[in-house]
Amino acid sequence: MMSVTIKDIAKAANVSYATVSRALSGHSEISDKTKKKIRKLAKEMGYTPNAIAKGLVTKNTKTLGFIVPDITNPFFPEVAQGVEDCANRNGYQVFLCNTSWKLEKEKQYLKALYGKRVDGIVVSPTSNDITHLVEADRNKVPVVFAAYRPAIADCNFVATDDYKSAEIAAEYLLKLGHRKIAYIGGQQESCTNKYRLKGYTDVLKKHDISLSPSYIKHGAFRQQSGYQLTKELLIANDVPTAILAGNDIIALGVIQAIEEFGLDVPNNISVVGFDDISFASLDKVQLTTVFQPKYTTGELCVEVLLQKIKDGDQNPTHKMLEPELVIRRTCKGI
Amino acid sequence: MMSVTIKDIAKAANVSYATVSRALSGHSEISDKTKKKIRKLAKEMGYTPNAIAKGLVTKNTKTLGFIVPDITNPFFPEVAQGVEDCANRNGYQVFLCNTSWKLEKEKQYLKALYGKRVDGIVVSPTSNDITHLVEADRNKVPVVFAAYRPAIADCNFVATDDYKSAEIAAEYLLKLGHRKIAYIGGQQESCTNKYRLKGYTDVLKKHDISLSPSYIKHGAFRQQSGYQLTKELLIANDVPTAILAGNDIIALGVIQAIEEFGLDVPNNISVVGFDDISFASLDKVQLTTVFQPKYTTGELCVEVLLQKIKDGDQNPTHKMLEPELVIRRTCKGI
DNA sequence: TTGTAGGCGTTATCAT
DNA sequence: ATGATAACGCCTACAA
Repeated sequence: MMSVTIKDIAKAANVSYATVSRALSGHSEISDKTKKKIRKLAKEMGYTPNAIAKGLVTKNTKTLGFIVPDITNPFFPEVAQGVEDCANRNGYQVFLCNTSWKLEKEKQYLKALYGKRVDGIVVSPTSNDITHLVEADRNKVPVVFAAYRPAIADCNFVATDDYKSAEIAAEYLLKLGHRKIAYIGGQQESCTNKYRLKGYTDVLKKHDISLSPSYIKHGAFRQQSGYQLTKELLIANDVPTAILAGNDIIALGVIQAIEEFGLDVPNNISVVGFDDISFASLDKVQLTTVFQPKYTTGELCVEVLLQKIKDGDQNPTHKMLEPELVIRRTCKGI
Repeated sequence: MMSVTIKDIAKAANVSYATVSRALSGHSEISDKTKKKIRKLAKEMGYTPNAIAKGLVTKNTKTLGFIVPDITNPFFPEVAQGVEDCANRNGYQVFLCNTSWKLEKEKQYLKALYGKRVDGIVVSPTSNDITHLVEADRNKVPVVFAAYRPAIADCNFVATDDYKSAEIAAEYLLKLGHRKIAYIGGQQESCTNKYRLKGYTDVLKKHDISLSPSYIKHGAFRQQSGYQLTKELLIANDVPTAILAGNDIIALGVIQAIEEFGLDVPNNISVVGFDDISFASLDKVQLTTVFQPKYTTGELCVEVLLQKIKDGDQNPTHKMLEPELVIRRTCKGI
């Protein structure tokens, strides 16, 4: 499996390999005749340019990295789609890396991605510990956070306003007459979770509703976690009339638990999620949720990244997207 | 953003850069003292080895490519998870590429992946035109097909027996008393589809059931397609009592269409899918389907690939996995 | 144990 | 228009 190089072609064409390089790249001036001849030859010989050798000298690889915490949550594939499409449109490719919510893997991937000298990195961080990412952005390669709003200011990010999302959801539940609203979150430390939690608590406070600590539970952004925590919640004394789930897949677990418990959604308990993953709109599911522009998030991240790459601009770019309440059939007034 | 190289470290440590290389790689023998000193220095200076330079000389990049047709279908993320985990365990990383069912993109990615000199490629092909993939396998880089059984023999693949899967599903429906069974497939040309279709038709033939051509429809492996085709099917005169869907997401669309049409699943029409994606087991969905070992498929693909990479074995490896009927609540006897 | 030097496949800068 | 040749950052004989 010896691959053919520019030198092989040069030999076959009886020219210097510099000429071959020129013929193939098309940058420098070269006679049309030899250009055609060489290109034809290259094709015949099955030549594929060695991008890594090229990258070594040009210092750019035309590839981006996208680090996600959970490829299994439909939220991320949709963002990834946006990342990829936008990258492709601009002649870039993307390295999709999945951390399975493991910080260690995130660090490994970051290192590996930089080792491969990707031109930029989009990342939905796994935890709130983002020092390695910030450090990389400052010294090595442009980084933009996707669907995540870092606590520190001088980072690039494009995110949907999580605080506002939670406000909208909580206000909606309140308007429906609910007063006993529980919150089943994902990872407690996660930024997304913090903003959503705060949006929720602030709204309740504003309406003078006391927060029962037993109504706030944290686990992971996973269906299983939502299921488990809801079971615990229901077994305890005071059953809420509504549950705000940390995201849609948690919501799916929440609903599962409620129904297994013998209660009905929405007749006994209303449920609202976040994200609006495609399965939320299934006839069978019809989950009321707060939409997040996933595809757009991915696209914008890449746009920001390419901008940074192009002009080396170090000033942080922030893009806040608007959430949107999608009312379906998992909520009911009381 | 000038990155620090082995030479910078050499200068700082006042040694030759070969020494630094040795200290860092750990292969050659070197005094413990200088090794420690240099490693410490490297860390302090924020050195990240340039994998592309390294790859240029070592001829291997410790990275694999995984080309999928639709990252948005939960089937593929699950396979990807297996691919990734197995790759990681063995010190490899994976480049996940999404073609959105576009042959052109598949070709581009293949070229790009090879350009980056990945050590091997796992691919779930987008269409039945796999000549470019086969050619690559023969001349450039080991390729193994995932969840796909090529028509030609000398390719590597790991797949679930699609023919058998369809047999199982059709037999089940038959046992339930169904005689009017429609098939709503994905891309007609796709190999997967062909095997499933054949399994279905063979079983019906075996039981002397005549096949109405209007009962066989093809589109894409997408929810929307299943929805659309089912609408067409139901509008036509002779409504079937059961529908075999090309895969689970098609099945979801099928169910949606049936219910919108005012009919009930499973009381009026039974539905069975393929794959057993995670959402199929949702309480609200409870889709009867034929399970495919997705994660295992991914793992095995990588194992096969690594084997090929290690010993350069050119003999094709075939692995057939066993499907399994998962009975839930979308089928009913008549 | 350490240093020197050649080479990996390109691009780019000189000459010619 | 084309040919030498020096990088790019790293590895690895071969020497010392």
